[in-house]
Amino acid sequence: MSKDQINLPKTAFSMKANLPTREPQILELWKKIDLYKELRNSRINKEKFVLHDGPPYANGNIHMGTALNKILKDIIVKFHQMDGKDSVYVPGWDCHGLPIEWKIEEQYKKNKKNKNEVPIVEFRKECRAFAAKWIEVHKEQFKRLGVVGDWDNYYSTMSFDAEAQIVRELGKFLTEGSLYRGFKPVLWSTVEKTALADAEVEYQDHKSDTIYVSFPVKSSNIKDLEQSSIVIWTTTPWTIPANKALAYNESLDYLLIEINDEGDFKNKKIVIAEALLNSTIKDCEIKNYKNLKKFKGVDFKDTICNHPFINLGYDYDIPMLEARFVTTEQGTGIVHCAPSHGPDDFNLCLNNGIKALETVDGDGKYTKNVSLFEGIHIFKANPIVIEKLKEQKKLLKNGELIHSYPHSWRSKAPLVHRATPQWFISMESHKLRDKALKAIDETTFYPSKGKERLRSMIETRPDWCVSRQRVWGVPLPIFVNKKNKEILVDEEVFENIANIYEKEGSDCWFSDDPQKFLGKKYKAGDFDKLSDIVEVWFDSGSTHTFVLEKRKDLKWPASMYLEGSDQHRGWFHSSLLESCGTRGKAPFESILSHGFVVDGKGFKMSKSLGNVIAPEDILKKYGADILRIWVASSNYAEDLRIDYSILDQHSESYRKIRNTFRYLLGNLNDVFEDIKLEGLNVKELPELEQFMLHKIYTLNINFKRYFRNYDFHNLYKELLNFCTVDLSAFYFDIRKDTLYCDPKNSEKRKSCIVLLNVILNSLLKWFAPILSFTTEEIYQLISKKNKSIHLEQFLDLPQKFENKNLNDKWLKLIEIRNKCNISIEEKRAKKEIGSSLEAELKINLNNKYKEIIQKIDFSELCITSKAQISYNDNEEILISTNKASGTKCPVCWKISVEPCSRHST
RNA sequence: GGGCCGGUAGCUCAGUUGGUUAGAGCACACCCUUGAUAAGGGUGGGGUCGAAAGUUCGAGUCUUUCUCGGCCCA
Repeated sequence: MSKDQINLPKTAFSMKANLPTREPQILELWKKIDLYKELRNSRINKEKFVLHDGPPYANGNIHMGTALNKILKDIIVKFHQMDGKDSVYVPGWDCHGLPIEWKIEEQYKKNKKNKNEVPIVEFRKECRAFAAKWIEVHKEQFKRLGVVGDWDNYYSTMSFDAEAQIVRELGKFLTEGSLYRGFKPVLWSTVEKTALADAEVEYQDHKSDTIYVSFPVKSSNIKDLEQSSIVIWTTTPWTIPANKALAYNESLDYLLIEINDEGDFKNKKIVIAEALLNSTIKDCEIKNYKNLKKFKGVDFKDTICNHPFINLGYDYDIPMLEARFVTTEQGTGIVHCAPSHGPDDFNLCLNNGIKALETVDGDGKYTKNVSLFEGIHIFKANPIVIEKLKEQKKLLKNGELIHSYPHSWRSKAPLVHRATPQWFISMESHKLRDKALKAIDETTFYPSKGKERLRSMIETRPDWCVSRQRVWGVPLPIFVNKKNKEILVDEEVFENIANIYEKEGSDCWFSDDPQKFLGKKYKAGDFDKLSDIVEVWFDSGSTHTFVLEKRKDLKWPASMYLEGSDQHRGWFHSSLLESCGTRGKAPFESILSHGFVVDGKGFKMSKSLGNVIAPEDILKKYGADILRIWVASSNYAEDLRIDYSILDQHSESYRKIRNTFRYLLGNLNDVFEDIKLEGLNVKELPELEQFMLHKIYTLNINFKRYFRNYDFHNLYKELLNFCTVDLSAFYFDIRKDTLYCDPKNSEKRKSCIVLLNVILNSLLKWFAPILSFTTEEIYQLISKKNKSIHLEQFLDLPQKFENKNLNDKWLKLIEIRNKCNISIEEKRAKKEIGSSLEAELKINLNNKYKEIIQKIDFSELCITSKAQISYNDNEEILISTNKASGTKCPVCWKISVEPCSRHST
């Protein structure tokens, strides 16, 4: 028997995907046809969907988190585009900030160059070049993932127009009066010589010196306290010279005890909290002591102490102040306060009229405000302080403690709190908090739990500190009057500065004559020009102004912001505040947040665990479409697990999908006909085809519902199940006989071909946003209608495809079919038959099935050679299988006693 | 340490307002096919729903505690 007589599938679409080499070729195609431009041209004057890109930091290769983020964005952008909207995507980068500064400094260190000797402008140029370099690297890496966007016209926070607009935005806050100067200790790195943003701090174990120090009481309302000492415990001995106060908790009980041990404290009286007596006498190795008196913390009121270094010139009063932050977790129940070196200390002292001084300079050395210690580095000061305390007989005990302590995320160096002047945006003065909370209410969150997360942060956050003492950023456009110390607020000046930046960038702030920025209205000599820069969250928080508002192809507010869930504290947060402060509304209509990429066991990826997977490795081994399947099939509302076994499985699913397409293409011989769905006469088709149309119709409804809710993992699952369950194992399997063995002009075969066309068309479009490369590969093979699958629109399926009654009927038929399969399998297990075509079925059904079984050929449904139906009154479904008798038709392989009705020659 | 979120078959996910024996696909095992063939079909095994206690006639679903993980904050 020659195979020429049957219609076997034939297609140029290979079974092997070979994505790692094929995908770059498709990228070339997209470049050649200028896909992004075509996409825009195809949707002129259509409703816009704007997913505003949260800018990644232009530094280092992309990682799984970035890949996930970009692919998810791309999937959503493509969905809306295929839904008929003008779905615009403009990628951007965040460029200013410490990590890049640090990279340049690292290079300096290698070349034995000193940052302080390099002019700021030159240093900033290097930072700028560094960021520009990484933007180009990122761009190629993102494109490789299949992400389509306006790569040629990306935005960056360091572009001149961005820097100019950031100044204008700050000007708005200054003009309004909500931007004010405060003074506070900030976490400072003496290695990088800069303050660190919260996000740049990491907590690690650190070994600190601990000391128990006595502060002699100078005067008190409790008479017994005179001649005694207050004992404190601290892990930062170097802050003792900056001590200005002691803090107690008025609700605690305190004890006055007398020490009777030999040594510096023999017969001395000290005060500690009762709850901490045991731990303190143990730590300080106090063997013999007497309890003299117990009193309430509230009685400390108006007590004044002396500094332990009173005899060394530290002859100022140390007041005791009440503070709720004093607890009995550790120490002595009395806390030493250095307002220049701790936020709690600072706030407490501020409320009691004690100012913070600059006690430590940027390098970490004591300033002239600290006598005895000037010029000494604080990290070398502990032994000296301890020595002086011993010498002054004020040290009960010193030791060491390993505890969690803030470190710089870059240099891993321990950080200190250091008081510096800072600039703040008030949350209250102009009702910024209220505006932001209202804006959150008006925003849709995917998943919905994001709303509560953002709200709780906004509800409790302090004023926004927008100044940083660094170099690589937009300079704060602030002049301070030398005489009255007032801030210059003049919109003309801000606009002048912005215009200058627009032309030449913000570098000139550090090099050019201040008069240039002030214009003719003011004399440069009357003002001090600030050298602080704007914190980077203000930069990225302003992207909506210089991207969404400024570009004609975009709209304000954005349809969506989409980032990792950490950005509730980051970009979502800063964008919301910036926008509410200047425009009274959120810059987004919706927020989609996704979880973090973790390994197969749910642990975060880290070098030390060795569980890091780089996108690059996945692209090389599997290809971008597999990675895109991983994104689509994972539930982004939670953390997303990935490892090679997970990717292997998605890879298997991909092959199933690919082979589904291959079956379609093979049986269509790569000739696709765009069936006019409205014109299709459904009732003329065989019932099986009608049933499949109904399935396609309902799947399309579900598809749209899932997509509108951004519920991709359920969407993907449904598509995959359609391919495996409904097509491969059912429709395709049944129709192989017709497709292969019926003449090409048979009505049944022609109907099936119509269906294959409709299915191919539907599947291509459903999958296009996810399998961007593979669907394009197929589209290029079969269609000349558009230059790319991505220029197509989702199909609008006519409601006449819907047929619930037929669906109910066929669900019953499938139930019978399943029972037939079990029966066939029994015979197969006994080795009586092999192929299902070797079987003939005897199907005995309850009479009630009579109606639906008419016209149904179960030998066709079950792919057997024969199926006899009989009916009874009692049983539901009874099946028996026998080996078919007769001879096998050489064409259709059906076994029959009579000659084959179709292929008898 | 605090706040928030999460833990359902080996994997990715469904499980409506608490209500029969907890589902799907993949993977796995066995069988068939060799006319989707480095494909395709069939059948089957597999879960004390993170753990414990409680509320209830009844808990994967509600409460508490614990545990593991993630994010944010200290």
